Amino acid sequence: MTETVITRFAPSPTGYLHIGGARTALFNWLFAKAHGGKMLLRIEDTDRARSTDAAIDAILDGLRWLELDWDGETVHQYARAERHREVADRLLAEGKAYRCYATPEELQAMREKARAEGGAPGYDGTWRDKDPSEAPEGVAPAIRFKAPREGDTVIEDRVQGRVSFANKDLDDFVILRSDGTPTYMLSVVVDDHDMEITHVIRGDDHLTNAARQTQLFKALGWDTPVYAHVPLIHGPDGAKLSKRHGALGVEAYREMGYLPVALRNYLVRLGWSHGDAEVISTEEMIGWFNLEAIGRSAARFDFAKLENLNGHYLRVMPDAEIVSYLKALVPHLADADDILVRIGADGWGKLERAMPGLKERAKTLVELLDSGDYLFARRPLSPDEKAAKLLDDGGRETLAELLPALQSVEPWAVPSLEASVRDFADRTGRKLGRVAQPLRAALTGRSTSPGIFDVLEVLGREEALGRIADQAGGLENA
RNA sequence: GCUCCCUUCGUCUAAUGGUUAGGACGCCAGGUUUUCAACCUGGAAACAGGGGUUCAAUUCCCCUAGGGAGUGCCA
Repeated sequence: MTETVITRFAPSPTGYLHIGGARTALFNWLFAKAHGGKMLLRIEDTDRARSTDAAIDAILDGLRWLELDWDGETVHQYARAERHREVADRLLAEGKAYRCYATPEELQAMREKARAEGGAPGYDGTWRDKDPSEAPEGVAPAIRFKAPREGDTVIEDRVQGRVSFANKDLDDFVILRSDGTPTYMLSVVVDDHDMEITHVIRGDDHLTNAARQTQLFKALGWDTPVYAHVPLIHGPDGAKLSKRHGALGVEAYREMGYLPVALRNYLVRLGWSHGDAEVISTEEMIGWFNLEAIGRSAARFDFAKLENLNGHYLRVMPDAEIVSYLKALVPHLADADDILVRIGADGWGKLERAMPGLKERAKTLVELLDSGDYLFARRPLSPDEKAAKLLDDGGRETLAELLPALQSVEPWAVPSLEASVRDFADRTGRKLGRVAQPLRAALTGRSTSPGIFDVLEVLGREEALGRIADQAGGLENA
């Protein structure tokens, strides 16, 4: 029997797609791909008050940016409320659920009492066995699931192992609110069943829920999916990193200039490993991914490692592809308009030509944009502090001497440019660095840049000679 | 409070009942070098603590400490 694997990513649209959610999506995606199955997407919007369309857009946008595609139509859980109510009614009819008329105040008091006494669950089951005739007038009841009180509920989790909960510690949870809307607990079970989900891979903050959901599955006579609860991701300081604690959304990582492929690689190694493999291509990930190799302890987010990986992927990525990522990124930056104006119509081409030298040095796309900025500078350049010092410390004189030699270089290409500059340094008894640095300052306005001969070539004869002349000032005739 | 989960270098992790406990990022030193990166070489750096079990525990069991999650008519 070959069972098709169907996973799902089921975010609640109360905020952006945070990094933990992104990893959960990645794991679900990888697992589905690894087994030739499908990953479905379900928006868990049963909380009408907190769900927003903006959040849904942000989540879909984040997934697309991460290049994680899903199968079929996106399921909006709230649209299935009627079906959920139907199941609740069935439970009610079968005596597996009951109407609860407790007021919020009473519930609050129960919780306090339970906590004070220790051990007992939240809801005390007051209405579990009361006769319907005792129902107060004009009060709309909530429907609670009649949870088993004896025995244990066991979850055979593929990551956490066998986890057992005593049923006496799990209370009768609400499945239908007093306004008739289904709660998450009911909806997930019904939807996972109806969508034929075979594997539920999610954060381990859902581990206790898995016990409650298992009880529901049993009551309904349905098979439970395979569960895999992955540990959460913490911030660099060990603090929590979740929707409730101000974590960054994936769009923040995009804006910081990270590549989707790098983020995926970083994320997959957070909690999962394949021997000593660190740089893992998407194909390899799909081939190697398994639930067994997911660790059980929480991981901290480390920007330094992400940066390193990002730098790696930048270095091996074809220049044109990097440029297309840059084009896609710029609109998302705060100063998008300024940047676009500065780059201009012919700027992207210049960037691509300069890319071999630029990408070697950059860790992020944002850095790339900054280090390539010299390409778009207008003459005369205003050198930064370090560059100005290079020019002031004899740099201008050197450039004035060098200028004539460069003017006669033919063709204007790296080999002949390099030969000319090296020859000049030899002739005048200067170390190459003493010539290259002032040249760098004049051409880029900075003390660091790609290889100086590349810079000369990419800038073109006219622009390069102009920039040098600008700094040499009137000295060439002195 | 109660329930459940976790604990190997600073960080992510590998491995094993007997190893010099491995790799990666970061860090330090050196090399290369036109700057900065990249790259190469070397280095410092970990089995939370205490009890057991065993000829032998980082590895198996228990306890403690620390961390996390849940404990809603949120998801």
